[in-house]
Amino acid sequence: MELELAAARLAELGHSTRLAIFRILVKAGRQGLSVGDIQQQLDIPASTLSHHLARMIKVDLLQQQREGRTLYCQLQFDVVDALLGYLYAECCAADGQSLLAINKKGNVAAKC
Amino acid sequence: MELELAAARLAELGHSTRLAIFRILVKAGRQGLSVGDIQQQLDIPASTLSHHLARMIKVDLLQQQREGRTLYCQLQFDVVDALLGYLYAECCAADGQSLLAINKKGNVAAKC
DNA sequence: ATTTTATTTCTACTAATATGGAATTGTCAA
DNA sequence: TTGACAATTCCATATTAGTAGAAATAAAAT
Repeated sequence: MELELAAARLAELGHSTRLAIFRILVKAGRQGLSVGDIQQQLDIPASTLSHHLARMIKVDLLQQQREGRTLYCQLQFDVVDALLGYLYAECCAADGQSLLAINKKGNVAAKC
Repeated sequence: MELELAAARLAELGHSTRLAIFRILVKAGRQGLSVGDIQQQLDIPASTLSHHLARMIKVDLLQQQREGRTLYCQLQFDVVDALLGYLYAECCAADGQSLLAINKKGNVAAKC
């Protein structure tokens, strides 16, 4: 992933409402969640939510799939994966070795 | 790290100039780089760069240290670490197992 | 056909961000 | 103590983002 695209995607995650959406959709897994369910969990106006979803869709962080009159939102896990991979690749470049503790045994990443 | 803070930090990384700064400072490692050196690499006006640095400092992504008339910028690796850790923790929560390939052997994270 | 439900698009408004020239501050050297 | 250098702060301006009510669209149920 090139820098511009990574920045655009990070910017979308860089808003508390959208990061909350991200969080909810990670928990929901591959089948995703309906817009209505997300709205209920966040308790925000439908138009506001719709606006945020549209932004995330525009950078391919998530996709929607209609089933009857319900729209299901699913995270694009491969895109999220690529984004985190990009960040890691950058972080690992320090002096040829990682300056991050996250990859050492015993921490979060190791448990995934 | 709580959601609000994580979002604020992601938002700062979510700008191409600042992500470029981040990248340069990762490569520079712990000793960091002077503002002037960063400016030279990015080729942008000093005031614009200063503005972006100030924003990143505000959310503790980086710090500055004066040495004579030169200001050195250093990434706060522990903060970056915590931020990526937060994202990972969220991502790992899907159905109790990771939906990310990034932690499987053979990819970027594994090489760090 | 009409109503209900789910969600988006339209619209308007306000606030925040990004940019960069000019003036300023801090530090050293002559 | 004046001059040069490093970088910031001040300022104006242009653009983009965020919010949410109202109207519109889509699909199902009656």
